[in-house]
Amino acid sequence: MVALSLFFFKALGLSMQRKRNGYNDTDVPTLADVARLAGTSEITASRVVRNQGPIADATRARVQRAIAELGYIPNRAAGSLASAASTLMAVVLPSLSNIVFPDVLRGIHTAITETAFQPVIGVTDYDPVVEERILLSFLAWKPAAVIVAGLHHTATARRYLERGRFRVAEVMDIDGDPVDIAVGMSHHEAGHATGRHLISRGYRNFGYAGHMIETDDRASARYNGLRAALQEAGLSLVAEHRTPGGSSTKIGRDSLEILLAQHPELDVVIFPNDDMALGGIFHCMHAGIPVKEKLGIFGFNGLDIGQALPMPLSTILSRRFLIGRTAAEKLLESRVRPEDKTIINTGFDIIEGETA
Amino acid sequence: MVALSLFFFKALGLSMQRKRNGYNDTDVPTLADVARLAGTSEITASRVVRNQGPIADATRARVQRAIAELGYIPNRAAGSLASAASTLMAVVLPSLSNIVFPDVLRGIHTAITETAFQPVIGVTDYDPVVEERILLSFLAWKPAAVIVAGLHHTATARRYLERGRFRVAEVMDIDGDPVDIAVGMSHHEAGHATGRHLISRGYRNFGYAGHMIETDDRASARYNGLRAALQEAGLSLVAEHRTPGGSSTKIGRDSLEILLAQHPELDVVIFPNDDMALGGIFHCMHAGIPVKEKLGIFGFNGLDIGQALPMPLSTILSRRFLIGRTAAEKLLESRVRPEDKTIINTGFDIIEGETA
DNA sequence: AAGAATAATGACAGCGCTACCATAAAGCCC
DNA sequence: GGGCTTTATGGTAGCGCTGTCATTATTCTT
Repeated sequence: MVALSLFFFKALGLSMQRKRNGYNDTDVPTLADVARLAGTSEITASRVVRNQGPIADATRARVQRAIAELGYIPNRAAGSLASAASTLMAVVLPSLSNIVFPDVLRGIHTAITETAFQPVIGVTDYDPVVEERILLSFLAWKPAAVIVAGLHHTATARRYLERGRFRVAEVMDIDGDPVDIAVGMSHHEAGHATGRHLISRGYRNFGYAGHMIETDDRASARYNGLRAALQEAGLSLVAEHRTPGGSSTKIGRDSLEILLAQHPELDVVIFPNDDMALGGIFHCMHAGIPVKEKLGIFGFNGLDIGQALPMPLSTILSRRFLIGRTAAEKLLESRVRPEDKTIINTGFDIIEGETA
Repeated sequence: MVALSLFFFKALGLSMQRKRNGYNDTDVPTLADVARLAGTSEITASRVVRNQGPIADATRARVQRAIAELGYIPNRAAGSLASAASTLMAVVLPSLSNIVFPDVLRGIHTAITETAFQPVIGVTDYDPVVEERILLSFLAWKPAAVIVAGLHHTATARRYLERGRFRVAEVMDIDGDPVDIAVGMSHHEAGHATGRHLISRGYRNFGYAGHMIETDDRASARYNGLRAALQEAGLSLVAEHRTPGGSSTKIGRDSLEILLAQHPELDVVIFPNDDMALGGIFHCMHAGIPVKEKLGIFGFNGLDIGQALPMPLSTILSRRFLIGRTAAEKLLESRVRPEDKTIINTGFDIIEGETA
């Protein structure tokens, strides 16, 4: 139907106004084309498109018919330029390699799904310099809001975040001074709680099997919190092993094997996240080590897969979906940055599980 | 340093030209500001920014100094409007809930990291209507290229893809007629290969534990391929169980339990993906069923986690990273859509594993 | 040395849309 | 009924950038 109408429209010699300077020689319809077909001014058609201002029902219907007939798609570049603000929400995350950040993303989606906002996603691989680069390239599109992970950024990135005329949510972490809004949990506290929990369970010979991303600030904060808790109890880490690169189940498995080879006296090993802890459990299964009785295993995140294990993983639940949703909701509350900064603690839960 | 210079600049009364119509009352520097400070015309400054056309070294240096001093960020909305094309690459994927699509994304990133392109990511939750909506909202930004998953789209979406003046890559699947480029593998063949492999291993009583996303075309194609292979061997599926909703390890575990309760005679169960197959293995561990000897388990994707298990999962490796990288590379080869469609088969490998 | 090619720069218009202000018509108040 | 608000619509002037074409300086030919 649409195609047919378009055909007649052109066949009747009513073809859309040619673009003037020739380099846009397509027949992509513009708002002017819609207005002409609907018999209104451009600005009225624009109001219908944006559902803004008072429009007579009959006019609205005519414009909407014209839009459908032409297959008109608004040019957001033009709209953004004219109104000095876009409907984009820039989302800059460290990684998409495990479910954690996709969960945050789903939360964001949920919050903005009924609004005009569109998320634009960038991935930094935990590199602050990459974060800065991506951030600047996103700022070139004049986003209405920015969501970034964590409170640590390059000086330049921080400056742009502070000066920009957009809302900013820093998610996951609340240990620090946010630019505008911070939504997340204290990873130091989570590490501390891990330590206290395991001590109360009777574990004494603590090992840590981590990765070597120094820029994974939150894993570092949990590690420090854990050490603090041990120290308060007069204990300390007996051993730790760090594997270069990122985190994965395979690396967790290999790390635990190496760690135990050198330190068979360990009675519990903490991993920076569930993915690696799972690898630890797989190693124990393979090596015939009774998990919990002989060796406790503790993770972080509370992923579904850890809870689907024959023995549910002992870990800490981070509320990732809630963090994403809350951050986006807060950003939508007001277009202008308020005087006061907001810090929202979404907390965490210890999942006792059966592995520690 | 930058901030300091800016301060002096203003203190000396050289403050940037006020915006005329008042609604953009910020001091966000524009190309005109850069040009003024560098003592050139706007268009020359523009050429420096875009690294385009012949520029004298001295001029380039002056302009770059001005850019740094002002903290100038190009307004891509204006650039995109003026040149009728953006540097955006729209990426529309069904899900980010497992590592599969993030792997594709990493491949895309790898291919475009040295170019001016920026990916814009949308998630459809396997809903073609959502896909259409996201696609249209992305087209409003005049992307230079679009990457979508699969070859099935709503009629409207397909029409826009065909008519648009941008390159299109349809990834994951090659069983069908692409708009422009298809990069992926035949999921029907993968399912077929699964069936033949398991038959050759001596399995005869086949079960299938799946989910109920009818719109997961690729899982459906694998299912059909599997059934075809069984039929060719004079066999058929003894039983299948489908759980409503998406796929997860937990669901895989529950599905297998239900399936076995009703059909204890099964000697092998195929899952639509590794996540669910993992759940199947966890059920076996829990229920004390010897995997492979008593019950074969077969997945799809070849995720790391399945290979880190005490007994590596038998599955099919899909080349997700390669698919993403190849698709993006192909898109970069030419800005205009060629006459002929391209289909690139990235193939697959059977990972024999120890579970079937 | 005259002409041709190349390098370097700029003037100008316009991309498609929306903020601002103006206008006209209709309803409302006492 | 005269002023007032409210509803509905339009004219105009940009938003900040880049395509096109023109111009001038410089280098290269033969």
